[in-house]
Amino acid sequence: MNSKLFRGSLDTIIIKLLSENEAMYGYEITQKVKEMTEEQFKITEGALYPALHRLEAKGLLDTETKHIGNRYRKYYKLTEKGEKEVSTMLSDMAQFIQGLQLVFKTQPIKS
Amino acid sequence: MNSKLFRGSLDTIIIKLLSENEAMYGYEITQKVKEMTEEQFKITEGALYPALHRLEAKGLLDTETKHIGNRYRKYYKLTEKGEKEVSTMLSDMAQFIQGLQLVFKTQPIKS
DNA sequence: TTTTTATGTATAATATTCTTATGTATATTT
DNA sequence: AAATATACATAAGAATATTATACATAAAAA
Repeated sequence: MNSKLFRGSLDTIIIKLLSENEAMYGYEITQKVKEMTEEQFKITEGALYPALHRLEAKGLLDTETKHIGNRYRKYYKLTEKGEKEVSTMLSDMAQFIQGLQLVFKTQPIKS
Repeated sequence: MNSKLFRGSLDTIIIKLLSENEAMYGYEITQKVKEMTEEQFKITEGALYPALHRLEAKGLLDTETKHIGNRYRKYYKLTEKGEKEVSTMLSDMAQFIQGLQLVFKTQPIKS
């Protein structure tokens, strides 16, 4: 897919996943999104890690590092502040999707 | 709406409108999109005009200037090359919208 | 009649975010 | 043994947006 379209949605995707999962690490997020979208959204590390760091710097995410054997994983979870912003971000996204549907008159998926 | 989400979709929106209308001028595009999306998408001039110029530079659009009284308007229309890219861009967009729906499980609009 | 709002195009400085490439390292599969 | 998957990270550069500014005419409102 043309990944240019994807621009601007990454933060909201991360926040959405973390609102449904207690804690996730970066690589897990990329795999989960790939799986959910049937291979359509492929998040690159160059986009993901800076995004996670930005969200952390904004105070929306906290981290916890865990050692698995000789390696480490950095788990991210929503802060209280992050939790509070979830509903706004999701309704902005819902509006955005609806706007795109209005412009492009796509057939919605069956729910 | 959070206009950050909007990033990346502008070119495709312009191309879509021009595929349905023989020729349009910049201001007309902003108004049409605002109307179609029930005020949700507000394209700023600072985003629009550079985008139109880029698409022209890429050979996807041609322009025609018309004088209306003491003023001028610059009409944009798809080139042959532009016409050829419409279907790809629209199917990329359809996939993108579907991907967003899969991640966010939004309620579709009634068609 | 003066002021505000709408119509209309354009650019420049700055900010943001993405792509692409690179780096490092362990674990697992072939 | 080599290739692939897992895992995090950053830097240079590209692309595109925001915000402000500029100029100008037309129409509507005060």
